[in-house]
Amino acid sequence: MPELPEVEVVKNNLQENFKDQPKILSFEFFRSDLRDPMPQAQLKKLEGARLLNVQRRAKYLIFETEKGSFLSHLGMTGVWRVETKGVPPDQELGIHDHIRICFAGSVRLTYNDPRRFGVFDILTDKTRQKRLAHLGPEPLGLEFTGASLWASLRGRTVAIKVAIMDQKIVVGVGNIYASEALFLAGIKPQTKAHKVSREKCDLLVEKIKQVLKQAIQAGGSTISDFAHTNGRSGDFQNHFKVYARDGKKCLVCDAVIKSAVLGGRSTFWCPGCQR
DNA sequence: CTCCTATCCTGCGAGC
DNA sequence: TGCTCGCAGGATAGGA
Repeated sequence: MPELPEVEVVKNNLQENFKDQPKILSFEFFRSDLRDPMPQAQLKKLEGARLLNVQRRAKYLIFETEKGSFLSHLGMTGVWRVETKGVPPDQELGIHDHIRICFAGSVRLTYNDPRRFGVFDILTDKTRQKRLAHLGPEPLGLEFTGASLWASLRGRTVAIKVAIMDQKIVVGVGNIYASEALFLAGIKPQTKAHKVSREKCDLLVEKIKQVLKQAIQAGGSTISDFAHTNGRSGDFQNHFKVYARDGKKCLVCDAVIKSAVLGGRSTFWCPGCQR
């Protein structure tokens, strides 16, 4: 579900909701594992610390407290819900609510994740190495350029669409935005990565940045699960040019949008616009 | 190294 | 109506 724009929107929601840096009163766990076991005892040591900030790296949310940091990855179906005094005061747990963090001021954060592909982990030198060390550049950062992309595609024979979803090449681009960015850049997704010219790399980088920024502006894309921390949906799903539009006409050239499986993932492109 | 497939898990829609 | 099948936004392990 969540790619970079969706995680960025959640990060912004959390920053807004927790800008007064409330004290963490408790972590509650309603099961022991998501994708991996959760280090409950270590996380509970952060109780009593104030939440200083929430950052994003790749598709991870990083919560910084006075006593240390922890991170959350939403996997496919993870949602953080902010619950305040007024709204649902002591709402029953939902069937897939797995974690609850209670804060001073009667605010709490509840994590719901039906498929449990998410991650919730303490951030130490060791887990930083495991979770974050191998990650490539941020797509919206200055270090992600046509030159850097072109260099990292050398020797890579996989499809360009598979390559830009590789977190070592660039982070945050998932299945939706990979198809959308390649459409905007006029590159056929099946093109072998090392065959994409230097000039096309410049254009592709520009379009990746563009589509991610537009999606953030629109509050992300909601297909079925993604939600803001207040439960609202994103809007960018209404602006897809090719994703899930197979069989429909291209909005630019009237050709029929095609689909195929690349690297095990559904891929969409316009045979008229993308060569 | 790189590439490719299977796998974790639940829910939902299509098709029968 | 109710069942089965295939697929879904991610990421990794393991084998070729």
